[in-house]
Amino acid sequence: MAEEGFRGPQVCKIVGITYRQLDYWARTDLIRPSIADAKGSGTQRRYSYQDLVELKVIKNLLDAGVSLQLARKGVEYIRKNLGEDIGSASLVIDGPKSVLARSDGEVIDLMRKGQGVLSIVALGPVVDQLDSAIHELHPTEPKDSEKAPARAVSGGG
Amino acid sequence: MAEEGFRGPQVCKIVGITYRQLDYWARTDLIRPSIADAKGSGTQRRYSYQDLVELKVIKNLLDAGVSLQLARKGVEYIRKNLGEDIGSASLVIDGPKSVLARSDGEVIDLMRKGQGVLSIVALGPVVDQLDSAIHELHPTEPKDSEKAPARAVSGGG
DNA sequence: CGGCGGTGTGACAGGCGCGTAGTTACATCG
DNA sequence: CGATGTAACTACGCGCCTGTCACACCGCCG
Repeated sequence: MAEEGFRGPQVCKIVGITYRQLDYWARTDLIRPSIADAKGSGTQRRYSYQDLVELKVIKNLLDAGVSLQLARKGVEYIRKNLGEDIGSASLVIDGPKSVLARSDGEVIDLMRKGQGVLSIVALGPVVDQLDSAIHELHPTEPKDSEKAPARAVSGGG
Repeated sequence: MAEEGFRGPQVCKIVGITYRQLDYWARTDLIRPSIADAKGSGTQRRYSYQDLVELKVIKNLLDAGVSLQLARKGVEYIRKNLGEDIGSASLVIDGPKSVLARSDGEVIDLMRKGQGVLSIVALGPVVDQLDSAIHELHPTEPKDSEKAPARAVSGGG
């Protein structure tokens, strides 16, 4: 019972996607549960909190009309470069390339240099939405300290 | 003869799309040639320069992974609100809503308020790309003054 | 008038990203 | 060990978007 991580259907409610989406993404290697993969019918996928962040980012990107293909690359970039300062950073997708901007100024710089379209995801609100949804569905989970390690206030520019 | 406007295949080369895309978009009312629509086989679609701008915006949005559905709404917004100061503005798509930002500061503001993902199109580079492509394919067209009426330098921030 | 090139049109195929429905298999309870 | 619930698996189909191909049509030139 609720060992470590989140199960499939639970994840769907938290991030606001359907089970078919989660399933499809896992099968197509978009996002696989990093704690435990499924080993046949009846088994369970266990997603980590980090997985939830990535899933929520993808969810938001989809809502913004960004294709899965590109959302995937952005998530890959987050995986490699995301540290403890999630809340103060923004993911900037410039066509095929992805960049992490630590401040608003960097975003402006990228806007000037970029010749095409920038898709920007502010990670702070994403984490907020995520924690809020987890609290509503997991009011008894005491793992908050481990979930959101270091959040910068969104007041400083 | 190059009366007024641009014909279908010519448009495809300029904005960098396939003819099937242009055709599909015209049939699904995404972007119809504003000068002259097709009246059966053998006739010609005539696109205005304004059409080219919109098409190029859509092209860039597609390259950025944004769906046609949402790109369509952004273009509709441009149509209504775009004045003569194309080059200095940016189209900001916030989920289902679209906004025009006249300066970088407005973009930052939208980033702070927005809870999701912003897709930003800097119209200046779009116009540049467009004019450049037109010059390569239409070296004898003298209508530049009418094409890019007022461009602000991108130094002000 | 008739051939010729350019252009729009219609029909079909195919991939992507899911939804739906039914089935299978583990996990827990009794 | 059997019953039950839950979650993953499979098969099928749809809608969107685009590529391919054959065809119809217009204008031009001879």
